[in-house]
Amino acid sequence: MPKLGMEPIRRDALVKAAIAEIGAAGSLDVTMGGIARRAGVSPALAHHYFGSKDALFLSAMRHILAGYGAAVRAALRGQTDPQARLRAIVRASFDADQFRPEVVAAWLNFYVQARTVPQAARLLAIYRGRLHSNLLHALRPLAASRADALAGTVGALIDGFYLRAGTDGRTGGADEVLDMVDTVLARAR
Amino acid sequence: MPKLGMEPIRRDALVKAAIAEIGAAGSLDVTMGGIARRAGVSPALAHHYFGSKDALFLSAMRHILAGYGAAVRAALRGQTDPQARLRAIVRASFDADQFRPEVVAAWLNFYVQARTVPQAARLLAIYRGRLHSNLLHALRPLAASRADALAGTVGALIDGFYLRAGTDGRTGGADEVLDMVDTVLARAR
Amino acid sequence: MPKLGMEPIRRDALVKAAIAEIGAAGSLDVTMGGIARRAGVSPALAHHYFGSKDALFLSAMRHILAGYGAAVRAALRGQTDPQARLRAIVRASFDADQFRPEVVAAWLNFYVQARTVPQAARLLAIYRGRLHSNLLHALRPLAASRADALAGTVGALIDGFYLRAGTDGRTGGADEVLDMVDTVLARAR
Amino acid sequence: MPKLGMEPIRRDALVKAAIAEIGAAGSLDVTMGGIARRAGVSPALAHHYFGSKDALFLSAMRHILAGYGAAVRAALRGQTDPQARLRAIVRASFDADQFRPEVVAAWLNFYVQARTVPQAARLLAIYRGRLHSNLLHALRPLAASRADALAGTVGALIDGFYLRAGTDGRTGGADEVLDMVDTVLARAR
DNA sequence: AATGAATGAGGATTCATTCAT
DNA sequence: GATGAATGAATCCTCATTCAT
Repeated sequence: MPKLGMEPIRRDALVKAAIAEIGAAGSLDVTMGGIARRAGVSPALAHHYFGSKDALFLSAMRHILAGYGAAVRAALRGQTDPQARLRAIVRASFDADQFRPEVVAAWLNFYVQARTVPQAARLLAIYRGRLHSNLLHALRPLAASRADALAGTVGALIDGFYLRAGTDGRTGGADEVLDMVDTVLARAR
Repeated sequence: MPKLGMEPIRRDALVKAAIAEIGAAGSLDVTMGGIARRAGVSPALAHHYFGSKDALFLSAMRHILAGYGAAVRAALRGQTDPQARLRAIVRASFDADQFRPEVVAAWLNFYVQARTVPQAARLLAIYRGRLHSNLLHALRPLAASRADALAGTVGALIDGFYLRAGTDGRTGGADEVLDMVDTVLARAR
Repeated sequence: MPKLGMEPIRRDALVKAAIAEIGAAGSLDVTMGGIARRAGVSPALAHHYFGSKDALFLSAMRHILAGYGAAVRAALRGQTDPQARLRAIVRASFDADQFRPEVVAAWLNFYVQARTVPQAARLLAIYRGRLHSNLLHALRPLAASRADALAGTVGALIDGFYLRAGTDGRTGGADEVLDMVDTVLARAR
Repeated sequence: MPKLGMEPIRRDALVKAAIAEIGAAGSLDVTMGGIARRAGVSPALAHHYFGSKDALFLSAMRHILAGYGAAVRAALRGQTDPQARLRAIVRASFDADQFRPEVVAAWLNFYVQARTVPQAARLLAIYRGRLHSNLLHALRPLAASRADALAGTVGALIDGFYLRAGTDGRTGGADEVLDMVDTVLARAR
């Protein structure tokens, strides 16, 4: 029973199904068929709307990136104090939402994709650029000269904990990271 | 003309070919055929010696893990001062050798494998356990109560920089990490 | 905003789009989607009006056949002398219009179709019958007993030059053919 | 029960199966699966040996071209008189062997392929070049100045009869062609 | 010790076609 | 009159893996 205006609904369902499928498989070996089945449509429809598996993956990446970006923006809203802003960014990055198994698994996928699909690399670079710029902004008042290096380190740390969460099964670790960042900041001040 | 004692030679060649192939592809999409060709043998031989693709990957993982372990042990040899030991571990971890593109790519592969192949997860856990234990050993005299958390953080940091190296193309960053570790240690003291 | 009497307009547009698409692809690998897009309508509409791809192709064939038939009739109009009639037929057959790339490509398509789709074979047979009859009519006064064989030969020659035009890229050759026909006729007389 | 030296046997079987399949289908819609089944092997093997459907088709084309070339060479062997040589070429071209349904069907296929696959076009051009050169050689002593045009005409005639044989179902016509060529030659002399 | 031969299973992708609106 | 939505069926192709030699 075809209806009008299904496109955005299907696209959304497929993107979410792709993320879920990656999460469930715990790996990159997911098929268009599996994703489509999970979304309740035929594989052909997935191609109809996305054109290719890579394109669907890319959209999934964008979806997750957007979610993360929104979380960070929400956390920053109203915060003016550099310290508070920094903590907000870190907290948002380690929010339970970002550590949901399927999200972590999707990230892992994207990391791998980024080595092959140029556009994935571009997206990843954009995300990292924004994170870096956010961190830099918050860190400059706190650790002037070392701000840039520190921002890079914090970024790497976030990625590192993601990776461990993705391969360990433990979702925890956020607290330790915050402590560590605190330590560095305390020292840098 | 078959020769005697070819087995270890072939195994070694195949393991190295697997790592090289992963590095060259910059991705996980490598085939047994490609690996075998690179090693100068038939795909059938790869199976003959390793039984399966997963097993070959596992062996490749062990090879890299062993290399890293040896580098750490070598760096630790003769060092008794906790500070020096800690720095030795970190330095060994960020040695240029560990950042060779194919090594980083292989690591990425293993991370992914670890989500699917139990034995890969076990190997990864062992490596992390050893690293953690090494770090803990060195950190306990330096930051008694926080040693455990710190060890975890440093481990995650190492992984994070690996990941970035694998997805950015930049191999640098080691220096910043050392700085950061220094900072933490200075503060922790 | 649907209009009245759209049917003939759409049918014509689709038939022409089919021919153009075949010409552009330079091959038979054209899709209903491509044809419909070129005609500015949805694939569903093409089916609505033609029922199937084969039927659309058939209509395209008829379109081209009709064009050729009209050209021949126009050329014959007013000609009474057998010689003149023969030359008119041949000239019409090798008119630049019939050698337009998309027309030649469409013919090629029809030849292939004729081996599979019975109705295409029938159409082709009808066209050949008419051509043969026309040639025969003109040739009988010129070469009584051999008229039938000659008509067949000239028909094959026309097809042969079509084929070469379709596969060579050269559209020329018409002149040589006329020469040849002249030669045969001169001799036959 | 794998044996050694199967490659040439399989290649040959597959090429022949491809030609037969095209002939049986009477069309270009043949699948690798169908060809492989006819050759008694798996589709995967066809890919193993030929790499792609196009490549297999190309090999089939070469096979037929080679057969035709050999037939012409055999017919020319020992003939020195221009007249005789010309007739030999034409006879070889219209030999029953070349009019076997599957051969004609394969030719049709190649004509279509030639519009898309560059290498097919090249092969076709080579075949035509050779035919033209052979005809030219024989015609020059017989019809000096018009030899070139005549050679082109005869070539087109051959193709035309092929085409008709492929779409009519009639395999005959060879005799009429010889007559016609005779006529032209008689006149040209 | 080593490999050519061979395949089964699976996966991405395409496309004509249908149908409710 | 026209189309967006949707799919089933088919096809090419890849690859890990097996086995007889």
